Amino acid sequence: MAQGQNRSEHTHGLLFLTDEQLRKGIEAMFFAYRGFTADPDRILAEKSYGRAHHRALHFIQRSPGTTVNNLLSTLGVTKQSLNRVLRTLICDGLVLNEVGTKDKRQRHLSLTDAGRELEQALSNAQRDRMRAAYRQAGAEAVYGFCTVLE
Amino acid sequence: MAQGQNRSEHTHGLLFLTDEQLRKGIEAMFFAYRGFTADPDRILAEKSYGRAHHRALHFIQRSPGTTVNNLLSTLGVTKQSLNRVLRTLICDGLVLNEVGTKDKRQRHLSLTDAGRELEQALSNAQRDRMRAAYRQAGAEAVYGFCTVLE
DNA sequence: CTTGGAATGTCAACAACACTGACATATTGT
DNA sequence: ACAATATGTCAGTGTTGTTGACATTCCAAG
Repeated sequence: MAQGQNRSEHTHGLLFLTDEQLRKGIEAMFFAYRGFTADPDRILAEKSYGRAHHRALHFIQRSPGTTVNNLLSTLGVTKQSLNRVLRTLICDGLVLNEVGTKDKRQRHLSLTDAGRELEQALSNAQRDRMRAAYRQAGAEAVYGFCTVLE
Repeated sequence: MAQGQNRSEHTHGLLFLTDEQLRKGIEAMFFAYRGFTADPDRILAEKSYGRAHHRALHFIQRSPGTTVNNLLSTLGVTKQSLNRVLRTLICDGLVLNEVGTKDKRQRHLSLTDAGRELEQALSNAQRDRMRAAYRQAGAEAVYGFCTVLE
């Protein structure tokens, strides 16, 4: 695997991080996140939406019919915070809010055609960067890096 | 024919990203950033600081004596926004603000001992995660992934 | 020396998005 | 009948970003 590359020592499954490496990583993370969200942010700004709307659209797209509570625990925000975002998306006709058939307390969320369209546009805006990242680092590396940081 | 496209396609330097892969990447990025900032956020919250303070401390640590304008372009925020953060850090004795000797308009920023101490504590809080990411994905992958996303 | 412009700081107002706390409503399960 | 659950809403607060306007200080060119 890794012979003595740079200063990182994989030798015994141990790895020594110099202050320099650590801080470079922190910086990289900051710049990466900013760059990664820059493109969709521009699209969202035109519609006076924000990242919170993007996140909601994304996770509703990922699991259509999900409940509000599910979304809450996924996003890790308060219901008041989510509700504000969700309300505008529902009013604007991007998200459907349907009363549950089995449990009528629950509201099942899904994207409308317009919602899917916007979500797709936002994803596509990130596609180039993500593709470049995959090409540069490899899919496994991207996943490995990200899942570890979670 | 369609056989090799299940995973990423490195074959000709081209890479096809499925919608699934793309969206997984977007999610990973979201969770990664949140996880990555969670530990320092806890420390910052105790002192009623936020991420903006952390970023300022980090970049001042990185280049002591930097000017406000330098910091502004690095962070990519407005001077009003930075000023608010900087003021509290200076008042709290974490950052030194010295008038330039050559150009007295410029203010040169550096960390005090207390500033260095806090910055170190924040970095250390991220060290474990960053180390795990390095070990998992490799240093080149981390850098490659991040620099590309910038 | 005067003047223009650059660098910096400050005030005020505003928006996005997170938080807490309190409370209302409908529904479900015991 | 009653407690718990799922959701929604109102009101207030804090951090961090934004604009716009304006003052100050200083360098440099005319």
